[in-house]
Amino acid sequence: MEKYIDIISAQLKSAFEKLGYDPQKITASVSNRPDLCEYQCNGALALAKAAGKAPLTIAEEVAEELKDNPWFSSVDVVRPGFININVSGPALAGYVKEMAAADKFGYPEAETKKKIIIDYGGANVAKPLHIGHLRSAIIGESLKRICRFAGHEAVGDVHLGDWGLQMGQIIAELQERSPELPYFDTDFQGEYPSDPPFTISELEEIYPCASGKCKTDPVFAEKAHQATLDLQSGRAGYLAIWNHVLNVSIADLKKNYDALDVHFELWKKESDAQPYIPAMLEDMKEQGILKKSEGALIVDIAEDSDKKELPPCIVVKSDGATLYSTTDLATLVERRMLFDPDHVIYVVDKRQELHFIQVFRTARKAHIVKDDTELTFLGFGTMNGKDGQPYKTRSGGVMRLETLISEINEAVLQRMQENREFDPAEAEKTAGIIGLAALKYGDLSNQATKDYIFDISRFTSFEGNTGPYILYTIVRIKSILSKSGEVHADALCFTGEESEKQILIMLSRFSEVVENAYLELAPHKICSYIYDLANAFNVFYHEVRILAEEDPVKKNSYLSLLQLTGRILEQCISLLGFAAPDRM
RNA sequence: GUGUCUGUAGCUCAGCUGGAUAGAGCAACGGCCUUCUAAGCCGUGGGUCGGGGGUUCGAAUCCCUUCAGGCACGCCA
Repeated sequence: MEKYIDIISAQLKSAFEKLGYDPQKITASVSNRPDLCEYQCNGALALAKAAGKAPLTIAEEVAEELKDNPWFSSVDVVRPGFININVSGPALAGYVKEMAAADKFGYPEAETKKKIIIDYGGANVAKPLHIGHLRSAIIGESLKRICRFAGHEAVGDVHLGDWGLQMGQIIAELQERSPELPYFDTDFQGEYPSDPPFTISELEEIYPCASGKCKTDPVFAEKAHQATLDLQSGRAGYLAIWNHVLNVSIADLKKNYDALDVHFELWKKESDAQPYIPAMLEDMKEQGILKKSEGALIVDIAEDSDKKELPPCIVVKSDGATLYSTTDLATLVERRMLFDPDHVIYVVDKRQELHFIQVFRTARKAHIVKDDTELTFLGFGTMNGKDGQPYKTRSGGVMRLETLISEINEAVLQRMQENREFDPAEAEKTAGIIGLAALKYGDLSNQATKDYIFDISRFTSFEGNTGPYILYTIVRIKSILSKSGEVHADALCFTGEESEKQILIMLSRFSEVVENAYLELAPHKICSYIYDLANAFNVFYHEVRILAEEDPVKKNSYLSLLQLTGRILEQCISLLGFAAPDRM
């Protein structure tokens, strides 16, 4: 279906064109003065100079031309040359009715179906997920869903950090604790045990312990370095430990991500990219873009347009080892081979921007990606506490994700029980659903790139612009529909209520908003849309008795309007990555 | 130091591809539950859009400058 805003714009364009004006820049936009009109057009003002006419005159000509247009109920001209438009209720209702029957509410099919890889999550093995992992997971998951809805093939890749010094540290620490294990016996010939020599909680204790030791104990640090090298050169026992670490960690990560309703199609790891490195470096050398500098191999990435000379991308350190950039480049090689993506989106802390500029430029220069492959760095800001400093627990530590989630759920549960009585099992389940909505909406309603203040008490207060407000609206709709009997979607018509019209206008904007959220990779636009839609619905709900309506035509129309509003709201929250309960 | 992002109501944030009186939520104050879930609805107060210049018929929005804060700046990830 054509977007409603485009239909309205097309009416204006053709009116301008008929009168001999250049219609190119003519568009309708949602009015910023809702007290005056529903849509506005500023085209007359922009055209006045070129046309050599007063904007008011042009606007009046256009208004005259549009007088009997069936899409509009009124077209007025105001002061300097604004064209103020109210849309026809019946025409609008007709459009919305069509949406209800259409696939994806009439969202236009993508012209070309792109293959998109979204790299998000940012998890490392052997480390529990903490608050710092939250935004990437939430934003990435939402973007993936938005891209899919927009008609593209999007896959999420968690891209685990599993190959750095951290592995060596764990191996070294394990050896100190349990030197008798076969993994450390270089003469060991048999099969290594299939059961891991540690549990996830042990692992989560081993790693920080080892990492701490590395800083204070140079002998241990050396051992860890050696273990890293041995692992990377394929020592069997170490590979076996690495495998255990992976398995134990991944099982735990999956559990945690499941709790967030975040899912990855790909569980790729840094180590998976390693095999691609030698050929990639060879190829870069042949292309003549590798340079020796201070003992390291670098790629110059400076461009004339840079305001500041950017540091080069180091691909091989002076000690011969590869590093983060190398792995990221090799991952692009791997992705091209396995998936041939048109677009790769990285949802990463914005502090890594420079690194990604280096990687992207190097990837282009070395032709690691096709020229038309889009590479996007979507840097997100820090989650701060009320003091504006990075969020910490009361004791000053980094809060684990599990702890955060259970704290939120606890607060939700309390709030629910203040309200009414719940069956304990249902209460717990519902609290989980609401808590997740509070958490995700609280995050996604902010612009991704900005830092934001994370305040549990605000997010769980549930008043105003929050996830629970949206859920509450959906639950109200569900509640009415469960009492109403069958709903006929084609009964939708315009009955003349002002609050009804506001809902219709909001519904008609669905495709426009979602498309915009996709193009700008901006989930927060969907948040503000559903907040407005929920608001419009709640006003209507308050003004109009739906179930008690005696005129069957009106009642059936209301019910179908309700149903569509509910469907759209649920579609949108699913794009954001959460769901609504049946009751709350 | 250089680059970059941010600065909008007491607080948290929208708006920023230029448009009419700068919008929400929270907090404050005042109304609305015999009637579809009051986690709701309606209303009141609250702003030099950090400051200063410029471009424009028109600037929170674009340009310059300045102040304040965050972040990044070759062998960590």
